Amino acid sequence: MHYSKLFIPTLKESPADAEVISHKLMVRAGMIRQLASGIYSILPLGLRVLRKVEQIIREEIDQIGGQEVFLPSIQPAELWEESKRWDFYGKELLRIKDRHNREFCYGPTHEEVITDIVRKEIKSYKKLPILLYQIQTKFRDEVRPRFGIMRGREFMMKDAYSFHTDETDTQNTYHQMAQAYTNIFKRCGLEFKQVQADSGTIGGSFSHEFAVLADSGEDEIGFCEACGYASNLELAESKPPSPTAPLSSPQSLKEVETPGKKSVQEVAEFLNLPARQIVKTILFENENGLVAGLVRGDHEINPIKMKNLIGCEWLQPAGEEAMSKHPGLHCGYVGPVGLDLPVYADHEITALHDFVTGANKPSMHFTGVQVERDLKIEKVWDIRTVHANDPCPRCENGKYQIKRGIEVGHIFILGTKYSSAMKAVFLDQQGKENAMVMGCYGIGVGRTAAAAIEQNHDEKGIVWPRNLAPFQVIIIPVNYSNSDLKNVCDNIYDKLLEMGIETLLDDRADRLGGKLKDADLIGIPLQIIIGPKNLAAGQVEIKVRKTNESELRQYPQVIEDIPSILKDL
RNA sequence: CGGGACGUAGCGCAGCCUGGUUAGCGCACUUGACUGGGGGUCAAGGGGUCGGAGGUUCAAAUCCUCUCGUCCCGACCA
Repeated sequence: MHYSKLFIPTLKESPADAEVISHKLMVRAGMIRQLASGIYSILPLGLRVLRKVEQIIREEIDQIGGQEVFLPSIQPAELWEESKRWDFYGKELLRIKDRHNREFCYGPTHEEVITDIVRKEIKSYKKLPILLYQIQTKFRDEVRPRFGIMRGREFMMKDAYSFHTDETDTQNTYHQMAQAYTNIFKRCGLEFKQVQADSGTIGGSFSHEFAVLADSGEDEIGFCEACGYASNLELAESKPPSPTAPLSSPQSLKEVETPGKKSVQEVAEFLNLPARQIVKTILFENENGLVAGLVRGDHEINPIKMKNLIGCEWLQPAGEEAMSKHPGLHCGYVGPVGLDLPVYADHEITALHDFVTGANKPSMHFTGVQVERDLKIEKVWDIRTVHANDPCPRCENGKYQIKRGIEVGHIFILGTKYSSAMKAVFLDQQGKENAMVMGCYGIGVGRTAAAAIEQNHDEKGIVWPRNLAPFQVIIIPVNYSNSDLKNVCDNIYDKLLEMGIETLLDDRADRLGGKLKDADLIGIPLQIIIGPKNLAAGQVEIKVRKTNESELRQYPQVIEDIPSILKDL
């Protein structure tokens, strides 16, 4: 490709509305332009990169038996009503009406559509399992889109869906998929972790996320270097405390005045105790009313763990309104002693003695509280969020590290949630009707490209991992209007193309400096710089973008060397 | 949805507080000349409903009201 013919509108300055580096660089490199909040046009250079990601995905998913389909972006409301998600999905679902006033949505995901296809066409166990996937744009009306195409409203996504006769078979595909994802992200040149994850509103029994480690990530990942355990912090398990012997002479329960002291810190200072001797009581409401959770004063309760433990439809922090309906609750002085609500306690609580809780009276706390003697607990479980350096739950001496991550892929076992709701059933060998067991597996294509930039850039611009680079080589003549230089450039260009190497020839009339700046910015892995001085000695300069190292090579021998040079990048 | 900020040429910004000829600057763009190994120099140009509507005023980019858009923090979320 000749640079002068390519539409690559590069910018010297970063756009004012870009925050993270990948967003800035994608705009500066002329890969994307914003049309509206969270909605981007992909320009030629950006598209070449997205196509690379897509192609890697296709090869790996095809490898495990996936079949690509292309699905409608506009989906009828009826389908979403069947799965009960028309109401449940909320405002993120962009709803539209056609000229007949029929309701549709712009697809944020395609479980309904794919399940509809499969239920209509597949009736027998003989046709299962089946793995279908699509690579298309989807739309989620995010509350707050940000970070360029990393969290857009319209975004390119690969979604795969599998249908099985039973859970075991689903797990097989799930594990194959996990391996395929590992291959994909390795080939993309990313440093990532496969982490245990919450299944969120998609629903289902268990799931893993693939997280690219980067400071700009929106997720927090807890992991143990020693044994490799890794989990989204939302789910990261805490190690149960080792049992402690009961005290020979426990303190007795005592009410003390704590005037105006509401927070753990205030109470701890006032009573001159460490925060870990205070027990926090946090109230939530769900479809059945209020529930209480107990965690140590120096810990934070984890609502997702709470919700999973209780097994309720929804759970949210109790508002003032809900609290005021229940007598005896005073903000800042809530405690579990004598509380007539279901109480769930973090397992660390069981290792405490002589601790402090609210007394359910204004400005009063209990001291000398004992779990066994004073509390009535529904269930003791792991309901706190882990901290860095907490002991690893899976090995002896490991400790948690916490880093931020970008969620580029997510795989779920859905079970029969959608197949039951939408009657996707098959006949088994006994002629008995069963709901299909499903899995679903997503990869954010644009987000993967953005994550690659987050991990691979320097002050000059993008440094593409070789497999994602829009071109492998860029030829930069000092002056393309010089016929000697032009001949050499053209020759190298033609030969590289013959070898199947994607090559960009910067034929622009610009000065060298500008061309080099652009080449650095758009991040082509290998630059071949051709100038009159070196050429007089029969040499051209090759420069590796990543290391910034350059060396002189004999022309035309250099042409033969390029493939092996590229291989090492 | 709560809090904060911004909107002036393609991009980045100044001017606004304290209203007053023709609204500036850098980059980019056009033409010409010189130049030619890391965004070169000189000269001459083109490009603006100052986001929109309404109001105050003799006079509004500037003050007021409303509105639209965009970004940030939070809540939310695959």
